[in-house]
Amino acid sequence: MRLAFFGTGSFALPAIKALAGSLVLVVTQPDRPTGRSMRPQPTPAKQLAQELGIPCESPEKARAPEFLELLRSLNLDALVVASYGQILSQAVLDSASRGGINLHGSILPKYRGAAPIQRSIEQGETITGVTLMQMDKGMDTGDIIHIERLAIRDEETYGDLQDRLAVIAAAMAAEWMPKIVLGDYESFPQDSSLASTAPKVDRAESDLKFDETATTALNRYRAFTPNPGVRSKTNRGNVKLHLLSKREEPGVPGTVIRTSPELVVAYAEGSLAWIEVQPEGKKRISGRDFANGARLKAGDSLLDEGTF
RNA sequence: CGCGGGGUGGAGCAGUCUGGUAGCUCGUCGGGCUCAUAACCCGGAGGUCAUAGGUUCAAAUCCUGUCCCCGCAC
Repeated sequence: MRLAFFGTGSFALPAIKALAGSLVLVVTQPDRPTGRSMRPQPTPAKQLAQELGIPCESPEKARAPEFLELLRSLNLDALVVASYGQILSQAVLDSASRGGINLHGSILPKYRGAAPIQRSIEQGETITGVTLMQMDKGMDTGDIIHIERLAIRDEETYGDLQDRLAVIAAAMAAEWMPKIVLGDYESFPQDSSLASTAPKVDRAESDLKFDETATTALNRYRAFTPNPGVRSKTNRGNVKLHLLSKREEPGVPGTVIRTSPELVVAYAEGSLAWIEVQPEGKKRISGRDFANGARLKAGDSLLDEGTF
């Protein structure tokens, strides 16, 4: 097998490892400046490719003529794509004899798009999965080859779920790519009438409000943790919420229900334990420590100027 | 040189503007109360206030340098 792997984020890593022996090339996004220092950092996929000694390319645009030439010259059986971050044109897909095979982190046709895992959690889904799909020029609209299902755990976060899905995706790739290369597989069109989309996460969505239900807030926390994370605006400053858990004690939204043995804050329906938090400019601390420092007592409000 | 916050007993903070006997909540140790407790009461230990230098009768507090941590933007 001669395969090229198009991937960027950590979702792709187990699959890259699983296919390493057959990979002629790893294609990833260009290094982007990141962090406080703004130094360009290689993507997780690029780092792994370098460790494994696999050639790595990071074209600004995958459809660029020079890059297309390179792909064609490699005489590829297929392109394997997982969390790459660019739409692949038909010309790119056609550069390999079996085209592009995508590993997608949802049960298609639901949650087509950039952030299927996050959106599944945000919507409170309890079942998700990985779809193996023959790519076409649309966004996650290609024919389905195989689906593997997985139950989402009770308070599971995006990071944890992605790790588990990535392992499944890797196993699927290892099992199916040999068959696909031989042409020994079937595929079925998606029922587009059941389709939904999973747009990428916008930072503006990452503020939790006290007038949301505890369940809604918790699901968004789970969907956006660890990246980009969620925060809450309070009268003690902006606080990043690293670890939350649902509690049932009712209370006036935005007020502290108790601070011992853990900090519990009331939402519209139910409440959330703020188990681990991070005030702006500070380190991660327990909700208990936060309450100590902020001198919070049961009944105190966290609302900043009365707004949620 | 992208913007900004911070380093004070084991933990989280206040005190810094307006220099002058180190404070709050939690934890910890001892004692008490209680059927019991993460509850309550009493008492104790524990801090060269990141670091180097300067100003001053006097510096956590003012000035300068250095190290370290973090948030935002990306």
